[in-house]
Amino acid sequence: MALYGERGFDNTTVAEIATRAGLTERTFFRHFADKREVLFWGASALQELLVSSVEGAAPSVAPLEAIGDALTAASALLQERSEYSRQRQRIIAASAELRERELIKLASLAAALAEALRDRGVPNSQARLTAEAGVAVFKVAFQRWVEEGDQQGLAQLIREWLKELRSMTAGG
Amino acid sequence: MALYGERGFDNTTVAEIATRAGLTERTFFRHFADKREVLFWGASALQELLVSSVEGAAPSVAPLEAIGDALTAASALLQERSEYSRQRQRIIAASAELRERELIKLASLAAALAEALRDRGVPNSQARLTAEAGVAVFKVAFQRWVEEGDQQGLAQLIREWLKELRSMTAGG
DNA sequence: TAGCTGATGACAGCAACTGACATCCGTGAT
DNA sequence: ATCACGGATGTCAGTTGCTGTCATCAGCTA
Repeated sequence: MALYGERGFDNTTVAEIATRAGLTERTFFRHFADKREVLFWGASALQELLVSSVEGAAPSVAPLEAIGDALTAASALLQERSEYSRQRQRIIAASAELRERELIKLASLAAALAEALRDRGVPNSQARLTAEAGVAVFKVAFQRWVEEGDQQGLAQLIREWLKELRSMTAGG
Repeated sequence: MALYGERGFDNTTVAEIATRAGLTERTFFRHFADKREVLFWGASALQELLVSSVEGAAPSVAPLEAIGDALTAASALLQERSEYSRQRQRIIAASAELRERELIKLASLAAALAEALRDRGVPNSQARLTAEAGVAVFKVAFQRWVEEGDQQGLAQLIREWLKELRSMTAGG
C-alpha cells in the first residue's frame, strides 16, 4: 500500500514490494494470486458480511430493501477506516488494471447477493436484477463518498441513491 | 478466434496467433493493445451505435425507454451474426481475464450512455443509474440469449427484462 | 530516379508469473 | 533431548506478455 501510494501501482514492481516486506518475490506470489490481489485482501470478508446480512433479514422484508439494509450495514465497516478506504480507492482509480479487478469483484458480489435472495424465495430473474441494481447503487454512492470529504455518511448516501433508483423506474 | 476456440484463450500464445496470421509477434502488438483486445475489436462501433441511438431519441421519450430502444436496436446487429456472437461469448466466459475485460467495456458503455442521457437534460444522478440499470438488463438478457438456442430473439428478451426491472422497484 | 512515409521485421530486454527442488523452523511423539 | 514431520520460505530456471529501438521494405509523390 505504501509503495503503491508513493510511486503508483504500475511503477511498482513485485520485487520492490517483496524487498520492502523483507520477503522474496516467490513468497509474495504464494500469498497473493497476482500483483493486483493485494489491494482486494479482505474483500471476501465484506462480501460474506453482506450475504449473511441478506440471509438474516426478516422474511417480510422486500428484496431491494434487504439489499439496501445489507449495504448500509457494510458501509459502517468502511466508514470506520475511512482514510484507508479512500487511499485504497484512489490507488485503484488510478490504474486501469485495478479497475478491471474491482469490477469483477463487484460482479462476484452481485452474484452472491442474487443467490442469497434466491434462497429467500425470490424468483431468479428478480433476484439477479435486484442484486445488480443494488451493487450499482453502492458503486455510485461509494464513489461520491470517496470524492467529497466527510460531508455525508456513506450509509446516508446509499439511502439517497436507493430512492433515486426507485424514482428512475417510475418515470422511465 | 479460431485458435482461441480450439485450445482456449489461456493456452494460446501470441506467437501462435501471429504465426497463424502470417505476422510477427511484434506486429500483433502494433494492431492490438494486448492479447485480450482482439476479442473486443468492434466493441467501440457497437458503443457508438448505442450512444447515437440515445442521442437521436425523441425528446418526449423517457430516459429508461431511450436506453431500452437503443439496446433493442443494437441487438439486431448481434443477431445478424448470432453464431459468431455466441462463439465469442463462449470464449470470454471461459477465461477470467477476458471476463474482466468485458466488464470494463460494459462499464465504459454505461458511462457513455449516462453522458448521452445528460446531454438530453436528464439530471446526472438519474442518468448514471438509468445507464447502469440498462446495461445490467443487457447483461442478463444477452447471457440468456447465448445460453438458450434461438428460442427467443435478443430484442424480445431485452424487453422482458426491462419489464422485470420496472416491477422490481415497485415491490422492493 | 530520389525522397518521404507508413507498415513490418529483427532483436534485446523487462516484469509478471510458474514449476521444481532445497532448506529451515516449529511442533509433537518418543 | 532427539527425531520426524508438515508448512512456510528461499533459490533458480524458464515461459509469456509486452515494449523500445533500429533496420528494412513497399508504395506514393515530386
